[in-house]
Amino acid sequence: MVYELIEQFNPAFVDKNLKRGEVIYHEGSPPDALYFVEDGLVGLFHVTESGKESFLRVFTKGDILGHRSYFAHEEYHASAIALTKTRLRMITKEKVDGFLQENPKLLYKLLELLAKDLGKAELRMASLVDKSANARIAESLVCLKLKYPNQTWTRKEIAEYSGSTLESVTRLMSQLAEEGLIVKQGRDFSFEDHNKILEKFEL
Amino acid sequence: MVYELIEQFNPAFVDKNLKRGEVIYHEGSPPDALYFVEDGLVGLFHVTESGKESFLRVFTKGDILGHRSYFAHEEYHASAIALTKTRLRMITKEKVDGFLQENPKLLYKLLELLAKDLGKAELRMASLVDKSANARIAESLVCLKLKYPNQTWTRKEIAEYSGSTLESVTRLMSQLAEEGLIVKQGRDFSFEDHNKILEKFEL
DNA sequence: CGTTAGTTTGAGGCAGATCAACTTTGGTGG
DNA sequence: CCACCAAAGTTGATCTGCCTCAAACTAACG
Repeated sequence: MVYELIEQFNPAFVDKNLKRGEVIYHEGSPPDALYFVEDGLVGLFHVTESGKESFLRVFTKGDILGHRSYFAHEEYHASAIALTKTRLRMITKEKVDGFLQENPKLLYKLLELLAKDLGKAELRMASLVDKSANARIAESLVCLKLKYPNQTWTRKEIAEYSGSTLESVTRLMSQLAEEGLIVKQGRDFSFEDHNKILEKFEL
Repeated sequence: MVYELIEQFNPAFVDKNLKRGEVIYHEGSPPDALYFVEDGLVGLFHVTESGKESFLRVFTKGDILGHRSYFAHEEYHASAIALTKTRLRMITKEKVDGFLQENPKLLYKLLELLAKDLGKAELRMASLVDKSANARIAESLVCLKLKYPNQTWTRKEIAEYSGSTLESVTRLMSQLAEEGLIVKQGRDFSFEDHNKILEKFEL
């Protein structure tokens, strides 16, 4: 985990406590700091000109955020928003520079992170063209729930993650519930065998 | 340019000459080396299970390729294929490790590269959901031709770059030609004012 | 409990993918 | 240099996935 590599240095962290919906940084603003998730869940969202939101990435305990813009020397291309009550540690840009120099191991870890995320993003891009909306929704349902079982994802979040719409998510979930592949529990849902769901769409 | 940073080290490069269509590395195989484009053009293509191709990235003179898989410790997620007669230099994995250690400047450059490409990929992903096929095609037409004016892009390549189909590309190009926004010249095309094309789709 | 954010279901429409048949281009080898 | 032909491009017709709009319902939190 990246965080462990940084923690050793015990740099001047600033703690931040956020509740669901609070913004960590805004799309379009210049990167000021790096953030580490101590606890909770953070989502990265891009809003297009026409107002459509894309749910790009999820960050959880131990993850770093803000690093992409930092290393690209670009403004944030998306907003980071707390998905639950979240505890963060922040370290300012200036202070980062110093100890990055002396920690090549960390640089390699960050390279690995960005390289993996680039791979994921490009494969997701390909699947947007290739797979049906329902297949992508099913995949997102399984992926989000398996990785973050405690989170009650909204239909909107699932839609934005899968590149579809809220209504299509609802429709598919109703169908899957009818077929017994998922169980709806209030706004939340669960499943026993995620493979059955994936098989249905040849995933 | 990354290449300049590596060249100083004058490591044991192996030269490779390729003609259009030749494969540099295959999707799915483990990364064996890093490559540098001395001259020519290289495309990175991913093929989905169902057989659909995505045109992910273009590499030109001075660019590095193979680095994503190398740093992610993953198999290649796409195939690199020469788009023109191309001259490459290759350096094996083992030899890379050594001089990366002694060149932190290079690490930063590679971080910047991957960070920028990740940003691009995620914005492209968002635009696949948001924009119409014609808007994406128009954008690709302009982008590919402005950056690589000497290349005669096939309709198929433009389609795979924009996440559309060969037929839709043809149709849009015919329409744009009729409106005088582009000029078709054999299989190639050109334009005087790319802004007019983009404006047409509110880009 | 009231209010708001989130969810469900239906009906309708169209962008653009797919399939098919035909034409053109430009490289190459005789 | 020209004829040939495979690869690339064009155009039309069809069909459907899923987005959009609308309206009514329900969970969950203060």
